Amino acid sequence: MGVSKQQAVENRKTIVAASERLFREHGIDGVGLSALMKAAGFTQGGFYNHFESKEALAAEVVATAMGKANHDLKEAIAAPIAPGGNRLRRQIDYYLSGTHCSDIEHGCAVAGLTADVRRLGHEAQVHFAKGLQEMIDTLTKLVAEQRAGSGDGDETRREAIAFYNEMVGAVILSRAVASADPQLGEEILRASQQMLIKDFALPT
Amino acid sequence: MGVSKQQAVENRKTIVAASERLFREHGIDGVGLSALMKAAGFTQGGFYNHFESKEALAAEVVATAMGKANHDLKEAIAAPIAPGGNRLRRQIDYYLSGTHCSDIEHGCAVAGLTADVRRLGHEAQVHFAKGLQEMIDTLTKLVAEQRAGSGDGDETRREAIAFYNEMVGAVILSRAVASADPQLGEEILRASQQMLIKDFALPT
DNA sequence: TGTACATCAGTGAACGCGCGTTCACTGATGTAC
DNA sequence: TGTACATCAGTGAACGCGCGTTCACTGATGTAC
Repeated sequence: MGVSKQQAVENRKTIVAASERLFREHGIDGVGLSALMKAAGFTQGGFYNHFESKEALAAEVVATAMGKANHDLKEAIAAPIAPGGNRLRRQIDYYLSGTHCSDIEHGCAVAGLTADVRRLGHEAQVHFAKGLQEMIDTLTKLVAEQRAGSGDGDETRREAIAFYNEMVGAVILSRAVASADPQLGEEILRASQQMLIKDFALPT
Repeated sequence: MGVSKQQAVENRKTIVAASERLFREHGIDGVGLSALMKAAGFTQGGFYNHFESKEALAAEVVATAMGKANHDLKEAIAAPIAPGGNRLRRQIDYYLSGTHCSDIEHGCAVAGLTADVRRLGHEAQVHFAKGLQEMIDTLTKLVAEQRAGSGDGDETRREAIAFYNEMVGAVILSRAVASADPQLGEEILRASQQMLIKDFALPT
């Protein structure tokens, strides 16, 4: 059709973004290339102008999603807090909210992709692991700020990882039962929210 | 081929068991009926003598897996402990062990199926939610035993749910990075293990 | 107890379908002169 | 600046393949008499 180089780069980004949404919702095996391209506004044949294979697209989706997730997390943490507010508390409330949990397409990439990463190619797994490392580093700083000096670095990092394990587990378990037993889904989120508030001695 | 009714029932169980292994490993979309039947030792055509559809099989797999998981958990908890040992501690150590984490086919059904349940049919989701409720009830008793009287019932249940969220999250995250960054995978497990031991004031 | 027949788990080939991938073609963009 | 040509993103049809499902057939099991 004839398209400028700049436009082609834009189109590629559109495909990656559409793919991320659909992969999260249906899994990588649950959506075909024709559906991906259609969601991005193109026909199936053009796919291989941009990517070597579906697996290569998946790797790029994971890399992009983790990059964005890390960026968003840093921005959310850096945002000014209301007087008397608490950054860690704000992050917990957001992450364990029904809104975040039900919006799989736009929510946290880690919670949305974790379970599928195991079945993707090596490149995608490496991107995911790197992204997760960065996320843990950021969360360690957030926890350190909360602990304000008490406890050594190793202990703080451990705390950050355990904190993240709990939040991700809560969101995944909650999502798994959200349709069949919404009350249990909500209870799962509230339980971790309250426990984390208690564990970190946050203002209630 | 002509097979006794008793044998047919056995064969059906074999198919369900083989399917559970393969579903956990590859996801329901990642394995076809011919592979499932072959793994059970049969040819593809006989499938529909036992199940109405692949979705119906998935529902039965979830129900069976959750039933077995609940049974195993109750048995593990009831097992006698060594002098000076602790039931909760034993459960944590087992669940967050590298052995349990790397053996997806035989490990905890919840950690193995959770992420896929969202994309299964309604019946499978209901079985999963019921199974999870039962599991939470059992864990609540285990936590209550540990707390020995302190704290009310609601608080104990909340604690049990949060405890489970953390363990499941740790296993799923650890598995996601196990191949690309095994060191991080191990660190994730140990972080939650140490934090849970600390939170529950368990003997070290 | 023996015989004749119905049942139905299992076989293996076939069905239409959508998958990931390939390909010849198009035409505006970008480049060389 | 204008013209001729190469590039390459996008189209749409086609490829082989494995999917979930169907079906005619088989023969030992189970049942009726």
